[in-house]
Amino acid sequence: MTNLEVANMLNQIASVLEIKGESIFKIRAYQEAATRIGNLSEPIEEVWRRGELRNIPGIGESIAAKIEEYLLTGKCSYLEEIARDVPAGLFQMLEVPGIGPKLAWRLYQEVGLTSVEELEQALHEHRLLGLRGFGAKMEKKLLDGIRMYRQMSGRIPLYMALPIVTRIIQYMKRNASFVDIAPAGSLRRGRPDIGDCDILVASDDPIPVIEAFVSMPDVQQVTAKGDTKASVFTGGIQVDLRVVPVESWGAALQYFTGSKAHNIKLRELAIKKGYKLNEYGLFEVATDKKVAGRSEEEIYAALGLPWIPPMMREDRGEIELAMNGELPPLVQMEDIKGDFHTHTTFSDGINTVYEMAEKAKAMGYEWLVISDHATGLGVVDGVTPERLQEYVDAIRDAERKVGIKLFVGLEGNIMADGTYLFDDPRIEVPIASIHTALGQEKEKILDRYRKVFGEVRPLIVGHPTGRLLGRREGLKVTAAEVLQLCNEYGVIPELNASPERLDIDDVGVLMAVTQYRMPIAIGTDAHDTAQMEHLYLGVLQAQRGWARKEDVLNTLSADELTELLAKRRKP
DNA sequence: GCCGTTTTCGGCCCGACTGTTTTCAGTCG
Repeated sequence: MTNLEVANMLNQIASVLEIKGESIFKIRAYQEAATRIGNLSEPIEEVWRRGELRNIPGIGESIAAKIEEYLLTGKCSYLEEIARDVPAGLFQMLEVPGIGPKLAWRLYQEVGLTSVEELEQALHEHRLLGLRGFGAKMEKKLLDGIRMYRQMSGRIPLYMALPIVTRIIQYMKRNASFVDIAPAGSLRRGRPDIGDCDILVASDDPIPVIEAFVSMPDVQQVTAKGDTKASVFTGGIQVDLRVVPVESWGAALQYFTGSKAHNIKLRELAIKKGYKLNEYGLFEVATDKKVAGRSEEEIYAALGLPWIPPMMREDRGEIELAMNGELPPLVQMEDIKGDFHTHTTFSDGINTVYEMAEKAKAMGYEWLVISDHATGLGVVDGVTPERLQEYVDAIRDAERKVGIKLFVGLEGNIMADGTYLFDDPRIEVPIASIHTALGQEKEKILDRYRKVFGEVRPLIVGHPTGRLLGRREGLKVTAAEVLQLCNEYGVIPELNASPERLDIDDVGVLMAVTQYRMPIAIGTDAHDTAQMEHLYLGVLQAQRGWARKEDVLNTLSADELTELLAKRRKP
């Protein structure tokens, strides 16, 4: 049972309780527990086996018992009982913007609606008009909401959201006047997937700014428009814009960056210290006097904390760490000296070894690992043992010509039966990856990893969980399970920085560096020179997992990496 | 349901926007 499954179970309880109008605090308790478990840096089963469930903040007697039952039996009788009289379609209705738990429950109780489709039909037939608090505007709002619900279909990847927001910011700079503008929200925190985009503007004259925003071309729908904030639907995504007074810029940036859980913790801390924190500043409760607000640093400092990097603001214990003065100095893009995973024309890459080396040099790297696919992958014409010397020679040749250290890597295939294609003493950086038989059962997959880790001792395991963001769930293994094997056999997990993978994820990184104290290797898996620039996505995820410079092997100099590889090859 | 450098009971983050039930509840982030 994975942490995510347990967290989902608790979130489901929260949703049912919400629909039934239970106490908001009870609901929040379940949500809080779910968040904590989703962010846990070790498998929840381990914690449970040690009898330490109750040590997790937010988990008390009742929730601990439900987790234990779920781990033992795979179900939760409490959830089954309370969900019995709630049609499954109501949870879908909650996804429609404008429909919350109260309305969903009323629509079911008073009209008998049990799905988004039934709701749509009822709206078209104007059957809801007589209901208390239900006018023509509400009808339109919900029909719009259903259209958006169909278009949204989940979250979009960070690298796709970035250009949308950049374009909007450029448009705003040309068409409105203000003091400052910046992205906030999950975008600023570097989340790999974005639900909606938050943009913050500093101005003491908000109305024209809001007007410019809602009248942008490409706006499909204005979902909210007030004096200081507005929301629009554009490019298949919701974009929220908030205008704040210049003197509140820091407080607003902090508030609008989130995460929600981080902000709640921060406001609780403020209350304990006799303050009130909102998007306008930090205020002394007794006098209502503003004590901070111009910059984020000012606010954190007034609360007795160092500034916390946005990538860490997920309520994974970073506030406690900051209170103790133990915030880790996060790895930075400037620390990166090379890329562990690149492909060339020797397999399915677009550019030659020489061109990739030139790109690495242009990016200011000291070294680059060329790691083409080995043979054994049906769809790709990989490097064969017969061609290996030609491959090595080409790499050495480019190394001389470009004047940058190149390492000979090879991305070998872990076949369906756990054989490995292929290793050779000339390969300095063997990367073992699963590309085929992805649908195997968990134990089978783990056996394949175990066999190759034990027999071949690859340096790195490539894209360990096989996930493709928004497209494919991945292998039936969790990062936690692969990391456990990595720890056992001394294999380094890759943080694959390809925008569609980001595998291992941020929680996996957190687990690797805080629990196992093992380093990670960032590889872009670039199939052309442009994709090598995705390395920053890997650094963002590493930062989200609290990785320091010394946790990331990409920060080694060419000499240090050479030394590490030499040690490794000794018997 | 959880939790306690004020509390084992009584709190639990904060504000904007919307529609409509003219004083506020529901939704959202």
